Amino acid sequence: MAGPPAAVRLSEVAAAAGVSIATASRSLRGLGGVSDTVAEKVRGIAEDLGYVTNSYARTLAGGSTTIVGLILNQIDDPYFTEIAAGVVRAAEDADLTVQIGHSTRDPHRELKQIRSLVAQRARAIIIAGSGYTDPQRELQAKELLARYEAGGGRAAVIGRHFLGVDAVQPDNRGAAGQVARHLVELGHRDVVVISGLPSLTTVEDRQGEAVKVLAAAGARVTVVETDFTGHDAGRAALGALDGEPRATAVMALSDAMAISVLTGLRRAGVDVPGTISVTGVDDVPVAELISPSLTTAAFPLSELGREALLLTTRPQATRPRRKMIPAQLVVRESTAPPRS
Amino acid sequence: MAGPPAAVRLSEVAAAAGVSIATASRSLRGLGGVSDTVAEKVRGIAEDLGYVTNSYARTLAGGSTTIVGLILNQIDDPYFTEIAAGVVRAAEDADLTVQIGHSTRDPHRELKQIRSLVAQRARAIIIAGSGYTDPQRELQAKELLARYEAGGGRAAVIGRHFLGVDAVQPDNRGAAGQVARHLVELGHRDVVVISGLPSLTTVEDRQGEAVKVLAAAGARVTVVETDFTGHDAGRAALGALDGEPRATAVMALSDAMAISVLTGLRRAGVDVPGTISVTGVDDVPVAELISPSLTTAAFPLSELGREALLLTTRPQATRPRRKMIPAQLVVRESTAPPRS
DNA sequence: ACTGAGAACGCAAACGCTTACGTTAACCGT
DNA sequence: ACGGTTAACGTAAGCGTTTGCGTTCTCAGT
Repeated sequence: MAGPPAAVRLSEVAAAAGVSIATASRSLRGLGGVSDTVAEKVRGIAEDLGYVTNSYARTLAGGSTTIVGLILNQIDDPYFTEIAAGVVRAAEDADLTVQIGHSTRDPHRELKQIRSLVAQRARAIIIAGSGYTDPQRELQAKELLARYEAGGGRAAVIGRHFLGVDAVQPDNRGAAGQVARHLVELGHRDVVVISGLPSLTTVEDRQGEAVKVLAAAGARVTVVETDFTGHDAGRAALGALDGEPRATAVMALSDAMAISVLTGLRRAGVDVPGTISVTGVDDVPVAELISPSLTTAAFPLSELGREALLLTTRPQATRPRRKMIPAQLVVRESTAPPRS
Repeated sequence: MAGPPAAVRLSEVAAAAGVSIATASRSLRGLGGVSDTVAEKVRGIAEDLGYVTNSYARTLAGGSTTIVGLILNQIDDPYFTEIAAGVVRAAEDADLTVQIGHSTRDPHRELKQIRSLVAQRARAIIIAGSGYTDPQRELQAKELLARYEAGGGRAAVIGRHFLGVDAVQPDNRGAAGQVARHLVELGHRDVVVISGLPSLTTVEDRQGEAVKVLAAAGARVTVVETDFTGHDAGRAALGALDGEPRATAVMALSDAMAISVLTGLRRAGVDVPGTISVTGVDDVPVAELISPSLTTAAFPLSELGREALLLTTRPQATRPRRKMIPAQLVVRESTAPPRS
């Protein structure tokens, strides 16, 4: 650190206003014990001088942090960036700053991120992404978060079940059910379900409901598991279609996979929805831009993020809150009745 | 803060090891002036006690942060999220954490973000997004950054000119030139250029080169300005096409706008590329997913982010570095020779 | 045995802010 | 007009580290 103390300090603001730093502090934090006149004046001067509280000093002195940690499964997936956008915007409204990390769906990495956030005394931690069907696998994370909350921190998850903290839950079963029902109503009775890693709760929920609804309607269902990122969903779908030549629809359990399927089918010269109908789940922004535009179940993604952030600003409840967010079926161009 | 296990402090570690906190600090930080025996012992005890440095105290006392601030023009634009992904990944490799903010292209907001980051003693600040053609408009930011770097911070920008710090520059002129040349080679001689706010340098660069290349080829050029976010580029394009019925191509200066144009044309029942060819610039992920897939000039977006982060990890050079990143023309389905 | 140079370590002053307490002054009722 | 409140401020004690110096100790050199 060569040089000039770049930042304006509270003491300078106080001096300029002709008051003590105590009064200046109180004025800025809006606490009582200061006349409105003085408080107003201090705030004005602070503004003019471009004063920004040194969060390190503030925190050290007993104030709390303004950092909110956000851990994403994957950073370049539109599903998550939409959620992140919601969190960031809500955070800025609440004068908080967001620190982003990503876990690549690796529990170990995720643990490391949480620990780092705890050490940073983050005011809140938000984890977005699917959990694991094996509770054992997130036991450590759960303990860590419990200790963190006991210590005054706030945590919330988006789309998880077992972490013991407040949760915003996209209604995955409902979403899958709606899409499946749509397919059934169109008349499809032989559908390929492109699924993801069965160890993810999101996958389990969506797949379970999809298969249930489809089977209840007497449809033949073929489930194909891929890696849920959509990287080879297209290839997987083509393979399955080869094995199931009578299939009339491909139901992908996420938009990412559905888009991959669409691309694969287009390359293979298969007409959608003429020959095969395709559906997704999530309604990422791209869904309506691609062609044919995608029939899917929409979640208000950025609102999921906003809701999670808001949960963390409220005091901890005695029992973890659970806010279920319903999905809404969006019928677009990628689905049609099966060719008779 | 109902105070559970107050964190272990350095003083406790020091006491347990029978040394002063000064020695303890030096031992842990691996500085000289401590015998290996003692240093080793202190480290062992710290480990046993589960000591974690209080980053606030450390920073306040003059230590440095591991925070990298990233300011985005817009948080939910794929162009920026791709860049952000590159930054985040590179940062994690370097054991840094990223704090994200967004400015909505508002200089005032941007200033506030920078100040906040400076106050947070961020180790580095990265600003992504177009600058303003009016240098006056970013004078304050420039000063702020200069002071920040003088104080030991590191800053880098992506896609800006005037900020006086290291820069990663997508070759906007080159990109626009390549696309324009492609159009010319296809035979287009009457094209509508969908441009953005002229106050943005990115717009100025792209538009300047596009118009230059087009005009040099003897083409009629109609420039339409929109807001560069793509919100009404579609409508704008339709309007321009009404006024220029002989136009055979629409060259949008960003993919976001191109996609909007594509949507607009599709709704209006115009055949692309049969009747009108459409091009973009950037090559966001969606570009190849939409239909018709978009002819555009590709920038390796996440690499832009990675490069910027890497620049900030190197010591400051005597003169700001400037890394120009070339674009590469990607011809897809949205362009074809004009209908004769 | 004495001096001087280092090595090894301790002291204490910041860092910029929050906040418990103490002080001052204006104002109340009687 | 006087004790007693109370609002409005100022004082100063931390918060947990880092670090510039000062101090002590060791040991080689003479």
